[in-house]
Amino acid sequence: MDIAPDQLFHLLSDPTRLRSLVLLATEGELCVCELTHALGIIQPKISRHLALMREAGLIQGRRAGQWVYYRLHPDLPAWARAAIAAAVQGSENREPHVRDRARLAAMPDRPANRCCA
Amino acid sequence: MDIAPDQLFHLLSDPTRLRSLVLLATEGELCVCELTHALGIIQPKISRHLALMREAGLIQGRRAGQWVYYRLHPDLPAWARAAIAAAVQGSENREPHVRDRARLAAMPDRPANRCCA
DNA sequence: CGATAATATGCGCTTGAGCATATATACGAA
DNA sequence: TTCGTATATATGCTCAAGCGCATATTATCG
Repeated sequence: MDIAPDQLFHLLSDPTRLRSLVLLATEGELCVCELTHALGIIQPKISRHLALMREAGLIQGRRAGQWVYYRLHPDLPAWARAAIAAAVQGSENREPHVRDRARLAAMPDRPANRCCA
Repeated sequence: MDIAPDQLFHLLSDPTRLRSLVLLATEGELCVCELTHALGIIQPKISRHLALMREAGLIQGRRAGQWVYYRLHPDLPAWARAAIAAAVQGSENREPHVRDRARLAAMPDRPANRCCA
């Protein structure tokens, strides 16, 4: 996993990717349908951006039956984690991130993923 | 100065801007001709990217006679400074940043700016 | 076998990088 | 003061990258 700073920042520069990544960083692990619901964005768009981040080694996908769960890649270098932490901090009290978190928390029928990891 | 995270990361995603900003962050203050020399990039290109960062409130220009000196904007929020620090750390031992620093240090006839601030 | 979820792909369109060029401003010498 | 030089900024243009949507395909579970 040797991502260049330019590339990381380019991935963080798109609202859809940033919103997804901030949620992943704070929630730990989420499936695509949860992200789709939380962001209010159609599935193909979410999938495309997740694929970009996965191919760059930013996130990792884990298939569990019907769903694929994404999380931050465990082998990210320290500076990349620091940059992501800064992104989380900068998004804390800002729209649309606040709304994203609220919608995720209010999502009905969330796959009970956290209980069987 | 209320820059959105997306915007900051977009500014950091271009190699010319990132290289300039990393140098500014480590050197404190540099004029356009020093950046042009250190990066080996033509002046209009440097100027355009500096203007973009200045308009976004990322950096600040100070005119001193013939030269304009740029530095990080003093009012940047903490999360933005953290992101920039991460960028510096991630660029530390990576090309072309190493070469940039070397060329800046070897630049002849540098305007003696640091002695009269 | 039907329904749901994820991925892949093709296409239009916007954004923005890069270059060439023109203009403005400031300094120094005559 | 005035001219010449050097530096910075502004603008018009072309071209490539990539976002967004529609659609098709694949895979999984009940």
